Amino acid sequence: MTTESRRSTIIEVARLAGASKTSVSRYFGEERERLSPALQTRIAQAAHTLGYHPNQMARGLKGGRSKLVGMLVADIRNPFSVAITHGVEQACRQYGYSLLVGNTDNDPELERQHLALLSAYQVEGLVVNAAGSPERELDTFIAQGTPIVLLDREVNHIDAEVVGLDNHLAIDMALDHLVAQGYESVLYASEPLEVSSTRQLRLTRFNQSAKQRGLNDATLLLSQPGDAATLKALGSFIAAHNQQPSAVLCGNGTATLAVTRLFQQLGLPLGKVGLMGIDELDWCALVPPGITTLAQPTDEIGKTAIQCLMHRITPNALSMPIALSFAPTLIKRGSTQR
Amino acid sequence: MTTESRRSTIIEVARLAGASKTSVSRYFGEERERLSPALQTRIAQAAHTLGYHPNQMARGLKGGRSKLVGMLVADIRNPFSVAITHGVEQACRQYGYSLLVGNTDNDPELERQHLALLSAYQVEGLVVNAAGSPERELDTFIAQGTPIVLLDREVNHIDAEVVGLDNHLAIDMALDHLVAQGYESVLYASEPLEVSSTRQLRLTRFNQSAKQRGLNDATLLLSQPGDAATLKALGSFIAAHNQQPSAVLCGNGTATLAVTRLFQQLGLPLGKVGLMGIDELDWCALVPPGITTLAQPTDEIGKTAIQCLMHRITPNALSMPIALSFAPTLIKRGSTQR
DNA sequence: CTGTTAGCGCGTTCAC
DNA sequence: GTGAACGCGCTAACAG
Repeated sequence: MTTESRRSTIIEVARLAGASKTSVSRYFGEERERLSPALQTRIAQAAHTLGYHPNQMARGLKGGRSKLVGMLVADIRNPFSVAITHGVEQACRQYGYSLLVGNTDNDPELERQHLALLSAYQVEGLVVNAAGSPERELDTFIAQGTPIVLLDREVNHIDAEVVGLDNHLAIDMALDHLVAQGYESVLYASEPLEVSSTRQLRLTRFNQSAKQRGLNDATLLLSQPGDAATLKALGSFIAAHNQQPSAVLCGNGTATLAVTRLFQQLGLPLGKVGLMGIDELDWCALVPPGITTLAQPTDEIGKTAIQCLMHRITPNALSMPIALSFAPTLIKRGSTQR
Repeated sequence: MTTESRRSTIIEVARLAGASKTSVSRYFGEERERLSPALQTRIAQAAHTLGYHPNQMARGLKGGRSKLVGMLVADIRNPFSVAITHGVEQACRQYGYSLLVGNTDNDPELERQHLALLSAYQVEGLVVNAAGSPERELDTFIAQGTPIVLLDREVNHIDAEVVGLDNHLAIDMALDHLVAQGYESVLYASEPLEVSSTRQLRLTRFNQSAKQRGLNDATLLLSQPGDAATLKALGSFIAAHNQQPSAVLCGNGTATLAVTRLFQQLGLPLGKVGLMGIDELDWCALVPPGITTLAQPTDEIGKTAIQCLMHRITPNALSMPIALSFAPTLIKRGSTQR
């Protein structure tokens, strides 16, 4: 026979402590100070023996204070996204908020669904790493006064802070490094552009900067990473430029993974043919002679996003972070050593 | 000037549709059928033009139906955990639930905090990949009638289903493979044992099974993966057994990563010295000549955990999954080819 | 400093 | 089929 003991309520605590609901509420709210020490201990004891915890649902109902932050992640299986999420969650906890994460698998429809859910749970703020352009839905949040921060990717017509990597700087750093190492033609490998403003931004910058530096440049779109066409495209690029030292620059971690596989299939010698990627991954040091990367400060990005959000939630209490756009760190390895 | 339009309530919809609260409530609940077709369309329209979505907070308040499932993850940065979480989240959505994830970074204290939070949000069920032994907290949930499912790791004295890999089978499969490949002494590398029942289970089984097969066995505890002592321990093992073919078996993905690094530092030739790991990782195919692994069916594990949970939440509606313990898949690569 | 009184948005009886 | 009234657990006025 189980003791299906319901969770205890504020009333029971009040009764046991010989106090009123309000006092108990104050004790667990921001106004504990204003209670006499005696009352405080009585309430503390009562709450403890009853195993009482305030019901956040009920709390949220009254003041709209759900103490929940919503987050949309485009691809939770991407280690970069995980690292960011980790930072975001830590920061939330630090501010007394919990994080409701929705993974969209880069699917705009799923994204819409998640947004509806987050709205239903009355999240007080939203961190969005968008997969599509859910302008309508986001506008709804904005209209309700729910602040939004964009992570890594912009969304058309949505006027919100964008926190993430300084993409121009990143591309330039990469090219500078490749030039310094003596590569003369560079292929830029990217995942499909449509869903991500960042992918577009990086590619555009690549085209500009490569030309400025007098490099031969080309682009490889990884629409279906495993297919023969992609393999052939890479092969042709290498063949076409076999007079000059050439390299491949990968737009993100997933691209780096895909291209490294291609290199192995083609038997390309890492280093002789350069390889470099944006995003640092666990294994980049392990594939001989090591893959050169630009590491993003993921924790910092996550923390900044939340700081930004908290500033909008409680404007007076918290200041706006100074920088929203971060420099990567170059990690040199053998793959860019000719 | 912004239109700080509050989110609309059920009352407003009712008014606009010329109906009563109850009818609107029914429309969004399980009883849409019982409304006249005319009323249904009126409500649908009204709700649409107002952009109305039921407030889950308010909903949860009444019947305790928060439509929330809580999940505790020991280490969100472990790709294996991410893969499982992904499966869990998908399954939740499928059943109409949202997932509130808490990452504990293998810290029992953080774990306690998260549990309190999840309780405060009235989760209807709990999926726990435990870091410590939060028996007290979990018992509270059980006493309240909140079902719990354990993922990958057991918790002392907690009587709940455990969903995960068939650890005995996995170890035996690994050893069988190593024996078949002609290795005669095997070192088992594991992360610290205290926090995880699975780590203990696997090690124990390893010791038994290795002896049964007449292997020379030893253990390497990766307490501080980067330190000199660990490196030396591995070196000595290899040196001590340089008469016979020897191999290292890694207890999980993190261990595989750490040991692969050690191999490189020591300049050990993969294959000649065998290497094999539990958990399949993106890069295992990329480190020449490829690292042999046992892949876990992560999606299936996640889905099963939720199916199990849903069965406990609504016992009559859903059946219990048949198997809770899953076989891994052997992926042969060069690292176990002498 | 403390208690009293109203709701928050919704689901749920129970009547019509 | 439909609607009125009550209460979920809590916080926010407003007293005292």
